[in-house]
Amino acid sequence: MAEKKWKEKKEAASPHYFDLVYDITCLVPEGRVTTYGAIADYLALGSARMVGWALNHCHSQDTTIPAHRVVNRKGELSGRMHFATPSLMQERLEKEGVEIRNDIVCDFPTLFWHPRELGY
DNA sequence: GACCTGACGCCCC
DNA sequence: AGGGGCGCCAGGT
Repeated sequence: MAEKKWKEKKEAASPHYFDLVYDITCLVPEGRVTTYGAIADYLALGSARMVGWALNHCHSQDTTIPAHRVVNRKGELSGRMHFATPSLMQERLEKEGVEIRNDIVCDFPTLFWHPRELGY
């Protein structure tokens, strides 16, 4: 359904994958977080790995991307070492009111945001 | 042009 | 329940 819709869209447009990831990432509300898997699931392009790959390169496109709101499925800040400083990701999240404990987002299930909430 | 790697995630043992 | 393996797709070497 929606996945198909996205698939068509991506095949029609299919810029660079990270542009799509960039879109979703920018839509994540402040104080909320999403996961690589959720983004991959919403885009229906296949794998969460690619989302990570995309975010790895997105900073060269636009450093304003709130990539700090994207964590792995456990709520862990797995990508923090790829920021300017390893602590930057955590600092930004805390600034938005997200509590971090041991590089894990506290109460992650509650703060988790799925792109599906946009209503397609 | 083939092979390896990657900010992950699920299935299988 | 925990650990290991495979799949995913694109880019770089």
